[in-house]
Amino acid sequence: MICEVRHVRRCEMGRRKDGKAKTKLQGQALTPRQRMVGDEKEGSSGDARKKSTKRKERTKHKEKSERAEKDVKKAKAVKSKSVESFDDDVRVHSAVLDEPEDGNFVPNKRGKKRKRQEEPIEGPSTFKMNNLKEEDEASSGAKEKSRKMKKPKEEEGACPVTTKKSKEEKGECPVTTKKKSKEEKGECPVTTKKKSKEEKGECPVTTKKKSKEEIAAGKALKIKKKEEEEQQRWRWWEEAKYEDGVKWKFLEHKGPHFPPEYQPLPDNVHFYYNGNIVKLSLAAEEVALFYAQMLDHEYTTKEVFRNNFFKDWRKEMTLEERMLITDLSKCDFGELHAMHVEKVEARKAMNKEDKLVIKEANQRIVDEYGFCMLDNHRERIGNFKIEPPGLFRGRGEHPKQGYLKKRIQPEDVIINCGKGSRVPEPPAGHRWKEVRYDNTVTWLASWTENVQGSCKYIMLNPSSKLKGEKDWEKYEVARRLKSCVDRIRLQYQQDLKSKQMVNRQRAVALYFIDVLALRAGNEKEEGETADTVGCCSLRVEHITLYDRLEGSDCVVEFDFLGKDCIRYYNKVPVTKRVFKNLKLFMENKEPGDDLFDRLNTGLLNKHLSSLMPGLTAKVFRTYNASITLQEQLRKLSNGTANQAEKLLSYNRANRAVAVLCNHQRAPPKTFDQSMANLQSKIEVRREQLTLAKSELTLAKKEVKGHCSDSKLLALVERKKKAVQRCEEQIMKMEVQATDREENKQIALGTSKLNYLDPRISIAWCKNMEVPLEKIYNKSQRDKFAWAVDMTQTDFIF
DNA sequence: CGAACTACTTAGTATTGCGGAT
DNA sequence: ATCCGCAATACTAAGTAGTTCG
Repeated sequence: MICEVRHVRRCEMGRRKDGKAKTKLQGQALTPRQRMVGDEKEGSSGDARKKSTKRKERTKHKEKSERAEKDVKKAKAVKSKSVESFDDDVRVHSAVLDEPEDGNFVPNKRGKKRKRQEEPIEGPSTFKMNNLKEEDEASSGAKEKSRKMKKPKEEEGACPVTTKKSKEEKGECPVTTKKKSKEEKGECPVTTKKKSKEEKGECPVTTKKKSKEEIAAGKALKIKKKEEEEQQRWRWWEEAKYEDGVKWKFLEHKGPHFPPEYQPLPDNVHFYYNGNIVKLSLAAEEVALFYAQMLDHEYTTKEVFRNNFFKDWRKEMTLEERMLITDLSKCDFGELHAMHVEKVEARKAMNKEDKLVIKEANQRIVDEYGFCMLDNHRERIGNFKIEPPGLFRGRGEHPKQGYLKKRIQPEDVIINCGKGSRVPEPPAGHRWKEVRYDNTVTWLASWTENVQGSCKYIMLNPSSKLKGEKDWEKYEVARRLKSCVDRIRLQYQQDLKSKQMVNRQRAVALYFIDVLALRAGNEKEEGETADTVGCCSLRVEHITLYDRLEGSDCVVEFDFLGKDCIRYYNKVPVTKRVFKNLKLFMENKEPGDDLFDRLNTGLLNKHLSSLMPGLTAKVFRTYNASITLQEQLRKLSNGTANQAEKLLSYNRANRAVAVLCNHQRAPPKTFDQSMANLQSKIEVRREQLTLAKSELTLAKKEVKGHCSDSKLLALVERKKKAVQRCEEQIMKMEVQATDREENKQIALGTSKLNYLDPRISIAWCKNMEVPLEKIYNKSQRDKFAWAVDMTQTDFIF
């Protein structure tokens, strides 16, 4: 069935020109989270147009040899048009739009960086079900609802209320009070393996055999460790900030950790070509193994992936090998794959001691490379490991998937550290590409990755000062937006009537960003990445206008792939003015043309920062997410509920945000199973409850007969307790089931980690008397230590 | 000015490993 | 003791946005 659907869709896509057929079909048959699954023939990108000379690295893989002539023609056409329209644009800036609604204005069609994807023709139908999600009304309905919830524009107009308290809250001008001098001088002796699982101090009930003392001792130890850790914590938020641009004064680290060298295959594992054993050179063998290891993965069924891999693999081969191996389908990686599977199994089946040995070895690596000294404090590094080589796993229909991601050598790595610090030693026999001493950046090491030509950095852990400070600042900017968002909204409502096209487009885009929490939508280089869009890069084909739909007027249907190729699908009623403008923007355009042809993120952000210092498009997402959480918590939570219910309402508030921000996940593979398990558990409990109840009545009866036999009375009490316990447990499980079901394809983590001001959650926990551990795990508490420390019950975002 | 370059945040998925159930 | 389910963590791709360069 799915295949059928897919087939149909392909056909439709084949004539995507009209835009409509495609969109409609997607809306019906595909799921909200549909990744563009596709068809890789011809690398899916047919357009020769390259707007500019790209970086050298970037051109490397650009052998788009076979290109349909018509595409070239089309590209040329577009190009010339774009030149034309540029002039036009200049004029129009000052041009007057007298009757724009009547369509006097002819929108130009500037070809931006992106280019139309070549239409899929056919391909292996390896449609992975579990990447799909059923499109259900419920979910889009929920989205709309959540949208409405935060719509009330002037409702929270009373924002100034916040200012009162927030003053000292934010401690904008942190006094330099060095309270904690403790570790200050102690130089942080490299002790404290903070690996401790003190996490849940509540349940010391590990092994029953342990004596009471042992348990107590363990508990005490944990508490002590916790305290120690707390004392060690750098309370940077109480210190003065550095002058502009300076990120640190002293930085010392051991450099990145490199992955182990490649281990050649054992002699009994063979690669076959065309049925014959072929002993590959080391380099070619390593790359072959990368592929063999992925054989179970859907990637290896994709044409683009296979072609890209093969192309890059052949580059690693010796001349001889290259002559011989010319067809991927004649390659047999079976034994390599089997060896890999075996290894994985063996690792799983390892006994405890061996596992411990490995664990300890890993720990030693962490101890050595995982920390740095930054301004007298020992900070955790986030990713201290150089990314190992492998095959590039781009998301969605990425044109570069399958290319070889090369092994990084010390000679590729730039080290950044403090002047006067001990410069990290390169691995024996090697040297660094460069050592620099730049304290205006936060990275410790960087290298250029070969597939996309972009930079990779080694940076600190989220719990570090450098990250925390930035995070705090982010939420403060969002809170500032709160106090002027009404003005800004008023302004863009006005701009919807502007005589200048660019202003109208900006206003509509801003409306989307504000109301729907869309991302900004930077331009992307065509053919270099999957075809995804954000607000400013929306194309005509991504929206459909309905004068009337499902009981609402002026409905816009969005259907596009956003970041990470996550589908955004939503039907939203908009104001008449926005609707009219959209119609105007779409006039005389092809489906593949930009909706906001006069706008880009730079322009938009420039405008925004003129309205409020520090304001950019993404601040709206932060602001709307946090304010939604706050509102929802207020609405949903009930101080008299029990803990499970309170947590459910928290999760629901969190969920409203995740829906708003379109944070999705693949439903866990075991979802249905585990749901069923939970249900059957509930059933069992129910039976127990019935039983307990009848026992209780029986006991009561007996009491009545024998007046007050103390034994019987005790029995009744016991039975009562049992009934109660059962009820509680059932309730708890039911709440859990609800929560899990609602969470099936929603990811809460992203918003919790990146969009929700932690102080809202912390204040809520305090007010609701819910332990913070129920909301934030250990690393989240570390990340938000600044907020945990400073937040009082009266915090208002 | 726009493209390129750089730095840093945000994102979903894969892997790990813990604790409870058996 | 082992298995299993899930939460936590690791990983790295893919965004945003500021700065520099031609």
